[in-house]
Amino acid sequence: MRWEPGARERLQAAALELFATRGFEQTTTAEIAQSVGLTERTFFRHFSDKREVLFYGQDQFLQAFLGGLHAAPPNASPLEVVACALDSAAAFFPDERRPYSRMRQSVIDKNPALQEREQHKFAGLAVAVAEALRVRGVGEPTATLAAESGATVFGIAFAQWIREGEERSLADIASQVLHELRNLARP
Amino acid sequence: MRWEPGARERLQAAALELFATRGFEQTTTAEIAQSVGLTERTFFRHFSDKREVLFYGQDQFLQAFLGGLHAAPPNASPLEVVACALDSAAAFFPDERRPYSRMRQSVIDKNPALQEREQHKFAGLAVAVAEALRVRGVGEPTATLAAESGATVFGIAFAQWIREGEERSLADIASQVLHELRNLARP
DNA sequence: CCGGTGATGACAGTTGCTGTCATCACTACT
DNA sequence: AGTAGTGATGACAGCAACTGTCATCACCGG
Repeated sequence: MRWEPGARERLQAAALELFATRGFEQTTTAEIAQSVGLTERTFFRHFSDKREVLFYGQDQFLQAFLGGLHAAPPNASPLEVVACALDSAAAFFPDERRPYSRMRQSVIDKNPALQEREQHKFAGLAVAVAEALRVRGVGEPTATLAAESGATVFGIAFAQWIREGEERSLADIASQVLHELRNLARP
Repeated sequence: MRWEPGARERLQAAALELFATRGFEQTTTAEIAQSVGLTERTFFRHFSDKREVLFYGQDQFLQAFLGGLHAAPPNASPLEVVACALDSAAAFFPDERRPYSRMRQSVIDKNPALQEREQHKFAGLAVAVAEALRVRGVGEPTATLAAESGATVFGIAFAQWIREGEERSLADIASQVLHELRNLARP
């Protein structure tokens, strides 16, 4: 072979490594590429921009979310459907993945540009979930409301799951946060 | 005077104009600056980056949100507090502002980079509201949950307010959306 | 009249990102 | 075997976003 396979994965690993040590802005796309024996041009063939190297592959996560959604019973309320989606999504983050997620998140938390991208991905997730709910017959604005609430619950649960010393599974935390959301509406 | 006053406002107006006609990416920061008789360097002295020219000044909006929050009765539930904040925020968008908001939003809706920035600002709003709720004695994750829900409700209401043919005031729409959120938790 | 201040211009430089063409292993078809 | 693709890459030029630095010049207070 002329080139090693798995260029994309090598670039992602190298990027995370460099971002964690030197910082995001202090790391050049050319450096990332060269650190795995590729050129900058090739980096941009795999990722649409510098930030995307940390977010590529989130489609699987979205599919998990949507998968749980389709598995929900037909007569379930919107929030119950979201609960199913949450369970399914949480399954994509087993405890083994916690250290990696922590490292990744610490990089994102240090850089506003990366936070923007993360929030954008979350917003995209909410849009997809809302569309799926509408297909199930949920009307507006309830569909969007339920979808965004689901994304919010997941976000809060994930942040807690990442915290140092946290031992519960993501699914457990998410279900508790969802319970808190229910309480919010009827004090 | 050597230079005309109000450089920042002139830049913002010119930028919106150009973005609306040529598109965001097809407009150069140098073009914006030159169109009001300034240089590119001066543009970046007023705005931290190209996108920010559309978002500068949102602090007032955030202050409105937080102001309504402080005006809420001391024994109000988190969601009632958020309702107050929503009312106060809606007051910053009187009906006269609808055409301008529509134009601005149409520019943002056409560009992912601008959507990212908008979502980032919303997230910042939610963080500030959550902090204010915590100061009021609301615990986690309820504070963040209520804050993000408030931001979501505002976002949905604003999108509806902007819609062609919509006649209701933003405050009216927001209160209806908030009512839908309450319904979500008890089917 | 004079020194400080503040908004600006001029200019060079870095970096993210794109367009374009060449290269070279591998594959499939003849 | 030969030959024509195909796909991932390198090489290189170029644009636009953004930054650092120094000079300029109206204005303001003493």
